[in-house]
Amino acid sequence: MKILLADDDVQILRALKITLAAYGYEVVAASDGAAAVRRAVDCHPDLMVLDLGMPGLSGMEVIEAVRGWSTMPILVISGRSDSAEKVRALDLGADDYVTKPFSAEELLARIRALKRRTGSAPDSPAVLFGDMSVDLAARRVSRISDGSSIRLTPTEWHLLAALLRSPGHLLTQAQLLNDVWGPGTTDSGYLRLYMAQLRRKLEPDPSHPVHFLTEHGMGYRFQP
Amino acid sequence: MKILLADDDVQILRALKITLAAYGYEVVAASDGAAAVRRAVDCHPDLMVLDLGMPGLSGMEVIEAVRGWSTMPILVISGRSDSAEKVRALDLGADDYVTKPFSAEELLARIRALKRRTGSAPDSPAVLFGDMSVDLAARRVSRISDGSSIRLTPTEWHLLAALLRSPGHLLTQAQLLNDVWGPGTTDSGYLRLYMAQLRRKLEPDPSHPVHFLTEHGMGYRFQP
DNA sequence: GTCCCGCGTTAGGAATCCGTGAGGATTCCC
DNA sequence: GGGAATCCTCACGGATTCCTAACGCGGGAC
Repeated sequence: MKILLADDDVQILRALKITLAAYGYEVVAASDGAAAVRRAVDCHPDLMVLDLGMPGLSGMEVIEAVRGWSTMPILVISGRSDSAEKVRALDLGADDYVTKPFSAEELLARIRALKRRTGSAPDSPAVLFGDMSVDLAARRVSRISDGSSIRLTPTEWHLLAALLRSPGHLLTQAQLLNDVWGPGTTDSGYLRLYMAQLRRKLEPDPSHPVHFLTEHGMGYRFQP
Repeated sequence: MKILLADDDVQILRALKITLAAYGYEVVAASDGAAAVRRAVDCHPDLMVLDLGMPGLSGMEVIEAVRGWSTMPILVISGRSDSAEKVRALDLGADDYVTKPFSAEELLARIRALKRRTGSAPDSPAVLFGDMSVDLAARRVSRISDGSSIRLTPTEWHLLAALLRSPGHLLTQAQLLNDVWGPGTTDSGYLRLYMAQLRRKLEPDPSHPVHFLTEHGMGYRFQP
């Protein structure tokens, strides 16, 4: 669990870093807005703790910038307790807002709450479509009607996970190749192959797919 | 969006109910812990706003009971601001903790934040015009009235994206050719062709376009 | 009013992309 | 060392998409 900690007050930064580290979190620190955004891009943290009162890029701008490409939970700390500031930060995409002074225990509890909420799939850990139930955490896919489980090879599983990660979204071949076979993969010969495998195992009628759709010339789309 | 509101203070209960209703939420009220749990089971609310200081079943017990079978977001309000109480509520499964006094705006903003985080569909921003809804992130265009999705070819999609990028602005043919077919393209034969395709698929009456307008001798304009 | 250029529309061939099958290479387990 | 499973390469038919060319129509300039 990696946490990005952004605060311009070096004392607070240091204290929080020690506290978080003591609870087993890996901490990446930033002391101004621009650095925070840069670290968010580079380090892919699982959560962000952000002080609003920073020089350079303001905290609000950091929220906006990060929300442009990430859905990671953002916990805001601020010295200001007026309602308008809270509303603005939350509506820009922050997940929680704590006013100073606050106790370390409270911060930790709020981090746990956010982690719990965003860690596993929100409503049910299983993704359902048609007669299929896919449990991403347990790496198990089973037929709902009779409970029989279906065997997937590692590559098939990676491809399925990549598709299920963005239901309804179109994924280009480049994106899928990147997710499944690693960056720099260009050949799309085997993508078609494994898509056919997935359909054979998961579609009610593999010759007329309804969940794993292909968009000619663009990519593939998973439709629950 | 249905909200279960649990508070023993009838004044606050009434005030919050009016406020939430004014913002379009459907409100189910309960004035003690046992009733709150019962209502949670019966009404299947999408979110719960819970006052900790209730007679009968305590707020903490309500959290525990509800968390036994539901993952609905729980927002706790409380008169007590001590850290231990917050930690306990959050660790029992609450998602947020607000101390009295608080403003209605803050509560609403926190509800929106929770809704956004737990909403099954992280609704990406869509461009709306006429009966059409274009989701740029998902690469999907669908009819609002019946939800049916419309198939676009890659070139059609690129052209649509180029037009939607500057709503209301005039785009010269040179600009569109640059965006869609790459720099250095000069022939305008196929631009007319694909514009006609777009209109056929997206305009209510393709022969009398209202959203994809032609400016004779200049270029094209997208009008939402 | 007439001419000319620009725009909308249609049709058809060329190029590209996708689905599928067979077969060889590699890895893993027994 | 043998066998099975998995992964990748290659080739082919079918479907979709892209582009070229040609024909009317209408608006604007003179």
